[in-house]
Amino acid sequence: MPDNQKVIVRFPPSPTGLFHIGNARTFLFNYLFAKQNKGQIVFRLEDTDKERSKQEYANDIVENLKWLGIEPDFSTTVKQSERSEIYTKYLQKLINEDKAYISKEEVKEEGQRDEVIRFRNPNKKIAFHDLIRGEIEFDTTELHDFVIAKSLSEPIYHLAVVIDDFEMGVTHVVRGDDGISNTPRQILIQEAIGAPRPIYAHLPMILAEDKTKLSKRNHGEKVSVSFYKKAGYLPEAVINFLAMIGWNPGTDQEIFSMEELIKTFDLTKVQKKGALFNIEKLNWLNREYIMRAPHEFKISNFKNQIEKTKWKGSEKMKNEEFMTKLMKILLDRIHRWGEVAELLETNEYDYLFDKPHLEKEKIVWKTQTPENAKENLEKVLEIIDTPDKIMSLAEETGKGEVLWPLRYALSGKEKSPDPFTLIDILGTEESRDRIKKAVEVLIN
RNA sequence: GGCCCUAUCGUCUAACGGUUAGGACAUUGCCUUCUCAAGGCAAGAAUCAGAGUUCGAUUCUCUGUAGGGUCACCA
Repeated sequence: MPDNQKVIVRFPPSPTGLFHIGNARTFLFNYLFAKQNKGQIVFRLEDTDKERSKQEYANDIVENLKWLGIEPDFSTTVKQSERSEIYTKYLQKLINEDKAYISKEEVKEEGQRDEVIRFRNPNKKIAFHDLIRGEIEFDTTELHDFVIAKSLSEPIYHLAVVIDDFEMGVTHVVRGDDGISNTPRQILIQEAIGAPRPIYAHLPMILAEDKTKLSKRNHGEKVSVSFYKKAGYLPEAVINFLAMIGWNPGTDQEIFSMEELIKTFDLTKVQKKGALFNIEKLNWLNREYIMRAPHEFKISNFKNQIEKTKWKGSEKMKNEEFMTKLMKILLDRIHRWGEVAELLETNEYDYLFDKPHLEKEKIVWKTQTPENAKENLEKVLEIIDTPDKIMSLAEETGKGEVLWPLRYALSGKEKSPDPFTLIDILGTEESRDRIKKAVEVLIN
């Protein structure tokens, strides 16, 4: 292959399910490779399986590709289902040249044809160079005369792929390593139709926690890209995470923008070993991205989350100041935006909206008497406008003895943000009310 | 089972044949305004095993072991 030839890679999804996260990574690596070589990315829907291919899946793939920001050149989109004349032409030629033949079959199962088209296997050794794994050699004898089409107008995957890659001028085939064992038979077909051999690069698979291939069947909804979108992960974080599975720049850098990835990515430095999909790391990364985002972006994401909760349209939420303060509190407790709605839907933060229910014993800090708690609360009541004074009081009197009753009086929770943050968001009036209420509870 | 691929902390990984085997996530401990969270600091944690080559193997070779992939008229 001449060095000056334009790089052409492909995104060839099969619309038989929601867009798979492992597929997304394969496409990402294709995308990075093409972009850094100023190449082209062709999009090809491999929908020759009429039973399993669905339009809604094709839509899901396109939609999520756009969401992730790794779009191929959609203007050259090709659907295999619309290319049967082309496949027929090649098939006919192969048969004419006796490189393939119509084979009479014994029907063993329902739906099987009594006639298919088989490839006349030259039964030789095929060696190819893989950009990631080096030399790989197969003896194709074990493949026998494999089937390449069900009929003249119904090609099987291997035939369609080879013809399409040839006609589209694909220079680099970058795919998952479950494609390795398909390679020899595809090379055989290439040689038969006189197509040049593309350069291969087989990426290691992404594995689930149980170290097996990520599959919908065994690992549920977490295999689809749309799950991450719904859960409130940012596309930039997902991309960053996907890129770091099986590849790294050899430096300590962890956070990468798309531009940086395009610049530093190196296909030949991709790991050979399959890697586990470690969602803990994705969570960490996503949080980093959330925290680094501009304020307006945080606000709009936060508002979107509110719309999904019971506080949607509530008076408090209409108050921008309250909402911003609430966001600040929740931002410390989430790794993905979806958690905002999830947290607000529990009753964990209800005290920020309504007065809490107080239990007498819980107002009192473990080292103090109820009398002392009451006394401290009353002192706080007088200096509630000045946090510094409350802190001084706490330092003199004992932090736990002042801050615990105060915080509990305000929240009615054993776990909550600190009392200063609570006073700030509740306001001094409301805070006073709640402290007085706590004092009453202590008396009775 | 045949064929193919792979093998460094729990996980993702770094290390021209010579390093106290480095970083990140996670974990644990401490600090920070009582609790929670966030943040800061610190710690523990790995070269699959056995032979060889070599003055010296994580690194090269072989064998074993383990794991994964693939063996369709699916893609």
